[in-house]
Amino acid sequence: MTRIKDVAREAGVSVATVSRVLTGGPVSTGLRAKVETAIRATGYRPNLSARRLRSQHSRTIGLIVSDIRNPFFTAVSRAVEDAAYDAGMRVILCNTDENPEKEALYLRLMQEERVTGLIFAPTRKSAEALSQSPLDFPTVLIDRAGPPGLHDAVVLDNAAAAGTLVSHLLEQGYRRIGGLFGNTSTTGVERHAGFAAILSARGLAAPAQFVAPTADAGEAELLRWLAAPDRPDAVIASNGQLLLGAARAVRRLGLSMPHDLAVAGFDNETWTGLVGPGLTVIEQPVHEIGTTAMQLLFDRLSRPGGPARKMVLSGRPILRGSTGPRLRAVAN
Amino acid sequence: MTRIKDVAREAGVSVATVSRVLTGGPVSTGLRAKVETAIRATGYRPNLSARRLRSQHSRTIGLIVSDIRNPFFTAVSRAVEDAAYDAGMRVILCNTDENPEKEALYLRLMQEERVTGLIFAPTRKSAEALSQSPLDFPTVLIDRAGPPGLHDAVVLDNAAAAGTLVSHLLEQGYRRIGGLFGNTSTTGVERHAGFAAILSARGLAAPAQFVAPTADAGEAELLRWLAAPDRPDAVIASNGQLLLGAARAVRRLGLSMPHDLAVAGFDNETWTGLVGPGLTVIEQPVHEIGTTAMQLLFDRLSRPGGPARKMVLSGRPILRGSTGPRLRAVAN
DNA sequence: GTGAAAGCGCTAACAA
DNA sequence: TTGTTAGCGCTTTCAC
Repeated sequence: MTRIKDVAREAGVSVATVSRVLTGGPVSTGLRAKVETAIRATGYRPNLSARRLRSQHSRTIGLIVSDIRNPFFTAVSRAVEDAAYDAGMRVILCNTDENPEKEALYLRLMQEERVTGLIFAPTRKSAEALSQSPLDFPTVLIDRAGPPGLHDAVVLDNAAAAGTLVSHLLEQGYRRIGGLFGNTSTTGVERHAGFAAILSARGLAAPAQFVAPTADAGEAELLRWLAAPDRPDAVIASNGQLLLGAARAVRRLGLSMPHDLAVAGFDNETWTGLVGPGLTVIEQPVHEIGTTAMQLLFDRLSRPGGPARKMVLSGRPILRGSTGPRLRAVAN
Repeated sequence: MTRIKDVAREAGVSVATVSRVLTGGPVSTGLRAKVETAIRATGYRPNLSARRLRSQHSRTIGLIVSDIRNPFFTAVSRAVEDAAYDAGMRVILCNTDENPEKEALYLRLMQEERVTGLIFAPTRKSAEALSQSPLDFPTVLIDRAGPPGLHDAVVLDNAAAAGTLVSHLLEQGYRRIGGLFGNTSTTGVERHAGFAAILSARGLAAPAQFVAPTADAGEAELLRWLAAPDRPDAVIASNGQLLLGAARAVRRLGLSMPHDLAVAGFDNETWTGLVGPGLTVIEQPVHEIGTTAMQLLFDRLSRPGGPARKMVLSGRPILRGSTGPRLRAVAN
């Protein structure tokens, strides 16, 4: 592999001059041309490890999410990566599967990579741990809240969004509204709060189940619930995976939406418009979440001392047939 | 940031001994304990850039795909990342958006990172270019074929899979079977070949459209086609995006599957079982594609000289209602 | 504007 | 088994 020294010899200049050409330093036009010719002739490519070691900055962003296969994180990560590459930075992506041990492992990796900054969707457990041992690089939390005031963050207005769905269901005539919430992140807690607040303000019960945020868990829980005496006539699923599980349960039982069960949820995934009469969802601004997180990170890098900033973005309700008006029961 | 030198001083040993503890070299139990204590006391984390520079291997895998938001690549990349982290390697992910310029850019990045190996899903254009300028690290192509015999590869048996779908449709009574194929990768070409082969063997026409591999393009093309005089009574979509577009077109026109149009496609995405009567698809072994690619890469690293190997994996047909038997038309 | 030389933090060769 | 030391490839003083 050709090194900077080879290019220097080829061009008849010092390695310092080659380095200056590479990094955009002050070089006379004549020498610059010579060096560029030599670079092409030798097929030289700078060694980024050496460059990082010497220059003492990695130009690397860490991105830790629970599972890239979750379309929410897929979209966010794509936005983060685009913004990073545009800024000449690279991204290290890690999947924790909501497993605190993996989180700890990958946080250690971030230190070893000497990342410039980190974008992190912590579980509830590690969100607490974040206040114990501060990280030695700027960190922006996404999707999930951390200890208040400690880190920059980009989150959805979860309570408001959940409240919007509940209000809509109430307007449509539903009164026995159940909620399925994820039990691993603060997101579920916040969405539950908004859900319960609206219902209790109306003097209605707010039956809720906290389950693992997977389609299987959501499907199983809803199947159980629909067979129980306290069966709801409408259900809210607090994320895309649970919503998928709910849709599967509805299909398995051969129910029709919204007559047998109204369904609403979070995350406007590609398929939500195609299932049954279309699923009512809260669309999250996934791209903005990613770009905003990068923006907060860059801001923090340029002004290290400022106060922690929390960006709260609004979800957009997309009303579809799954929450159509409730029909008065024909018999009884 | 604490360096290896600080740990050595703290432990009262040389930096070499600390390095040996870190890399699992031969160290007496007593000193090892001392060093480990010192590491904990100082909170030392090795600098990976320095380690890579010195040891001359990056322990890094490059992964270049068209778009991580495509669920096929999402799943493959998750498998690749898991396998890589298990092997103590890290992954650099790049999205080309099927744009040859980005491909060239990221291939350059791979050189600069001195990646240990590359897993690459090339466009048709760059697949050709691969034979011109060989890369200086082992490369495994996935999903799409490259120049024969040059690189290891993991691909689907595309022609057979497409043939399976066509045969199934024929058995179900359909005779005017159209195909929607992506126009940027060799995958579309191969699937078309399997599609056309079966139909022409039966003496039937094999009307095909090659379009951009996006849901929008698929939807637009199918809407146009269904309004045309040569309207098909069954359609095959050659990837998940085109299938999504087809499902949208069907919904927009208010058609019922399979009566108005039978639909089959590739990629068993989460939603395909939930739309209409369920969509018949070829499920790709996404996880195996990722792990197999990593395996080929590791094999290649340990035996650099061997012949190029191409792993051809089979898709699994999942038959659902969208390709139910064709009913004789009531009128006419 | 240019070159010589130091040194980023680490591993590996060699010596003891 | 342990320590000393060279040097990976680059950027960045510091002189000129």
